[in-house]
Amino acid sequence: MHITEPTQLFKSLSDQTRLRCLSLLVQQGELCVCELTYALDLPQPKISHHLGNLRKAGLVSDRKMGLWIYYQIHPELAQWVVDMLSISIQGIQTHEPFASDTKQLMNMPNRPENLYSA
Amino acid sequence: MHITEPTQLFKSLSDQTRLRCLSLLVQQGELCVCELTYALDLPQPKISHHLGNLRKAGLVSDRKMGLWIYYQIHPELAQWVVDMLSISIQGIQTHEPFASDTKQLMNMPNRPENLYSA
DNA sequence: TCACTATATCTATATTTGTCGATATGCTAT
DNA sequence: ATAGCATATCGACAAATATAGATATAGTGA
Repeated sequence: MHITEPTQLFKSLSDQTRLRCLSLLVQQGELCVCELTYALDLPQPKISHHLGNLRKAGLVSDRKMGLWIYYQIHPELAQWVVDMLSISIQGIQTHEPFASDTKQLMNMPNRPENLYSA
Repeated sequence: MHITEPTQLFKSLSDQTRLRCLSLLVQQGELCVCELTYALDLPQPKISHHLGNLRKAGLVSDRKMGLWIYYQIHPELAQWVVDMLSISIQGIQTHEPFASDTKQLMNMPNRPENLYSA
């Protein structure tokens, strides 16, 4: 499913939880739900719910790997959306909680990528 | 008043009426409420209401000139916001109703700028 | 002062959206 | 088969938001 309406795109960006997830995904490439849950320190159903919103909006794609589901920025976004996201994420890195989220993710013990990738 | 939270910024962009107004303002520089009302073909109170939202969010500024109130993109926006807006507005120009709005504005008879500026 | 125009605000209502907790699905390993 | 973990979805409720229409404010010109 692709983004049809620009309005819908910005609606997806207009929630703090979703923006925090997107910020990490833009920076880190691919993350599973448990990593986002840890980094943002929020209940898992809440994270899943907002990832579902981003998925429906066509902003992220997911792939299943064993027990984990990895999300990434959708690889087929229109170029202007990619540029817009990139500029925005960079712009908000000076704001909280976006900066702390990245640090928190780096402190996560036993990240699934470390166990199963490579 | 300045934009404090990125979330609030995107919330302002997430409404079709506001996005249409911003699109015209980015392109045209300065417009009064009656021009926006004509271009978008929507009730005046609705336009005013959404302009109020954009004003509170710090995205636009207004100045009174006689009977008219002119709005423009706020001249003191953070650079990343200016860039983000510019890329976004350019990106959505291929979508409706944004393209038609510009045409409709160009067809407006007796635009106040033509009468009072220069 | 009066009538007219442009704009903003108010009130009520309807809709959308977020949140929470519980539960369901589905994979993995024993 | 059973237990345990990761994730998604569901149902109820609360909060935020958009809309419409009526009305208020304020500038202009006769």
